[in-house]
Amino acid sequence: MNEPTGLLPREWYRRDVVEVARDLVGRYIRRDQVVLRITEVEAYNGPDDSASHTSKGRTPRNAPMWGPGGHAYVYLCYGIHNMLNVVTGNAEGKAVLIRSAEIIDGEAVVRARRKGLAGPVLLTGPGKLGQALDLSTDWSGHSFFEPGGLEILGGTPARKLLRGARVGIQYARPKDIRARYRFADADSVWVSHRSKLR
DNA sequence: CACAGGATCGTT
DNA sequence: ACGATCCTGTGT
Repeated sequence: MNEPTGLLPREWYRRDVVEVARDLVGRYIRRDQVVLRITEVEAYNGPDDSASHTSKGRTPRNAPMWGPGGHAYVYLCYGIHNMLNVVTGNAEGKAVLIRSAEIIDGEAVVRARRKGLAGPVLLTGPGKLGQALDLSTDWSGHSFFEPGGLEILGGTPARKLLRGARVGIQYARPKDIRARYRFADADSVWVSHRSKLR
């Protein structure tokens, strides 16, 4: 049930981005004593997806996204928030944004990092997740299939998924704004903008 | 519950 | 100039 298993192998990440996104819900992220269970994600479907950072070509910032799956892409948003993405596929410019998670272990540490707040407000939203894990862009390019540092661990996938449009991409083309690339655990309250999902 | 506004900075 | 956001404050 709520049990993280071992690291996922590199091949696990080198599949279609939507497939990996759905499969990530219910898996675990660990950094030191903090263990989180992933409850909400978004797929960014490569250079042809106008909401994806790779739609504007290769830059030093998005370089990890152009590499093989199984690595982190961390970037700074609004000058404040460090967003965690999981690169997928085989150097296709695709990645999954981790939006929300549930605390499994290390709640005291997370609360300290999150201004002493409690409950789902701790971790529903990608900026909050970055705070909870104390991330910085130094983690961009980090490998998830080798032990140490920031790890993604296996576990039972979510029983049922909710699905909907992505958040905060109003600058994208209408077709990409509408795309239902956001996935969340139907059984969890640790999900942002839950009413917009079905 | 629904807004509005400020914080803050690397990338383009 | 702007953004894959968060928090606080105000009003209903």
